[in-house]
Amino acid sequence: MPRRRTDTRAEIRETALELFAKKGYTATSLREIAEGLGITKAALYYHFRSKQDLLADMVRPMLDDGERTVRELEEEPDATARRALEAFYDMGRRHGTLFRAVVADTAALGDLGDVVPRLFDWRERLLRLIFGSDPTPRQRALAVLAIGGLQDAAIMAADDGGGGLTGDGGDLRSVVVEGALRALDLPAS
Amino acid sequence: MPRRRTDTRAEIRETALELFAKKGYTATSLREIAEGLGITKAALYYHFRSKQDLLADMVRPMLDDGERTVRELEEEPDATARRALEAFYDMGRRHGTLFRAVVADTAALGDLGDVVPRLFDWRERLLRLIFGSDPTPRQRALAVLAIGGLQDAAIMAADDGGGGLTGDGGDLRSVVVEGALRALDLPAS
DNA sequence: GTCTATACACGGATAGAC
DNA sequence: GTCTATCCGTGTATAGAC
Repeated sequence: MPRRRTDTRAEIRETALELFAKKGYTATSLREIAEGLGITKAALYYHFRSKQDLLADMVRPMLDDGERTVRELEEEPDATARRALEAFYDMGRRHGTLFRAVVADTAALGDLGDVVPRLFDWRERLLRLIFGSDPTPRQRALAVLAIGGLQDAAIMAADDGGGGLTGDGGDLRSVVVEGALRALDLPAS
Repeated sequence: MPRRRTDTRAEIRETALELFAKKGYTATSLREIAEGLGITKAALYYHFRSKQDLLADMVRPMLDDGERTVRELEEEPDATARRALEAFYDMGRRHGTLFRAVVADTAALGDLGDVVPRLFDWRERLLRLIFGSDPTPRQRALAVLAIGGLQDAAIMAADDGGGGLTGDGGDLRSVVVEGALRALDLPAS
């Protein structure tokens, strides 16, 4: 019965994610991950060819999701800036824990090849979606402010479960998306 | 003449900063730093008790600067929100390279004790300076957006030398500070 | 197909010679 | 103030048990 096969891989990813989020990628040893699962370090090497490979495998869904999100926005003919910012925020929230771990150890991700370029690419394409194909330098600067801030807000929201920050009636997402729109000097559309 | 003593320490810090900024803190080995200076790994351990100690020493000026900046703002009786955001942005720019290295490897800084709490403390005190002693959840969320974005903008500006982004006449600082003020729903005061 | 045993190179760190 | 020698932990890799 090959049932347990993918199971183990998933369990490894889970345990690894917890540890990566808590202590960062580089600071987490394979021995720790293995011990958390009751197997040995070397067993991990059956499932993943390297530590980086494990990370890449964990990051892939997020990368695919982001790619899909941006592409869908581009194909939507009358996508508003608000829609774009909301989609970006939601994407950040969906992968909150991983996103945090990733941002907390950008250096390690440099080795991983295309992750950081990919993040920059999304930013660039969001920028074009919002401001058209030839944004002014001022618009570029505001986009850094807005998208960077939104990313922070999404991570923080994911961390704290989504409650807390806005109180009972408040909707954190719209508060923060509208803030970003104001920063970009755009109407709340 | 004990002239060369502090000199070597400074040279180590310089070389280390370059490498940390380029490859991140954890990814940089002491051997690399030593080789860049023509000495051995062990020699470093005469000047710094540990790798963390080296990092702490490099980070201290930034920490002191930030602490001083926030305290001065608090003592200024009629400090505007704009002043506060400008001061924060300038602080980020002054320590651009280090700031980047620090943010790129937050995980490593967790071990370093009070750096991350300190950053949060600044955020909190800026928040109180801008919105008074009892900010609403909405204001908290917007502050995360604005301050996080401003931090990104400052890092990016420091990276790229300050030119580029705004073109000839534009002043990146005021563009981005005014964007943050709008995000916070405050007049450009 | 799944895991253990084992070896190796490299990283941080220390002790002691010069 | 710097070096050599050495220690232990960690990522990596392979051979082989079941």
